[in-house]
Amino acid sequence: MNINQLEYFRELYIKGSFLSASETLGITQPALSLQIQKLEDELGYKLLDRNRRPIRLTIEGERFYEKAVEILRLVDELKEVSLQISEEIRGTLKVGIIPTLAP
Amino acid sequence: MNINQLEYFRELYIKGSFLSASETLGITQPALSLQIQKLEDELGYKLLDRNRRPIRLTIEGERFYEKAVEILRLVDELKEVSLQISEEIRGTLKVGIIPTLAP
DNA sequence: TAAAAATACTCCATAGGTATTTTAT
DNA sequence: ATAAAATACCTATGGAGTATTTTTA
Repeated sequence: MNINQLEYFRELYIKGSFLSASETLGITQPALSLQIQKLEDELGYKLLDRNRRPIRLTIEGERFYEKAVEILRLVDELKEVSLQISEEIRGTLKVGIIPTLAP
Repeated sequence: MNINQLEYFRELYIKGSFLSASETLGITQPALSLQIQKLEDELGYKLLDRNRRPIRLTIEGERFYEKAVEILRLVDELKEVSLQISEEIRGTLKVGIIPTLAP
């Protein structure tokens, strides 16, 4: 299981179709299909009912989705914090350099 | 950034040394060193101060660690839930099969 | 100088792409 | 019949290993 797979699954949930989800994710439909399959294999159960179209989440898929979304929210937070930190560092670096240039 | 890297970083935090962390993680010291470097590269700042031994987290590293641990807690929860689900499914499968065997 | 971490390289696993087949409306 | 998902195959990136070279207490 990895963060990408969780993001893929979230997008698939939102769009309700492999094709349209793959487009917004910037990958191909087969790539998305494979990643979801690998995730299901690892979990040991199906996230989606593929016998109906449009695709529907299984009950297990719904339970999985709730948790996945929580994780992705935190991951997004972490990335946001990291961006702020790296900007702070750039800022202090600049401040630190200017005085040494004065003389 | 991926879940493995977060787990690696958490273990490194706990152990305070690349070598001992790599041992409990079941990977080699260079592999751990590389993954932490890649993580730092992606983040754009250093998680560790390597000029002192034993290794010390930077202030930024401390901030990152707090968030990382939260994420890993949720990921562990998700894995736990998934294990329960797959066991439930095995259970209901067994129950579903037994009656068909009766005749 | 003796430990721990970084670097250099090699190899293999896997994520993703294209082409094609299968399936559900 | 047609649109969407699955499968097959190929390629390239990256994660991990071994061997070796810096480091810093």
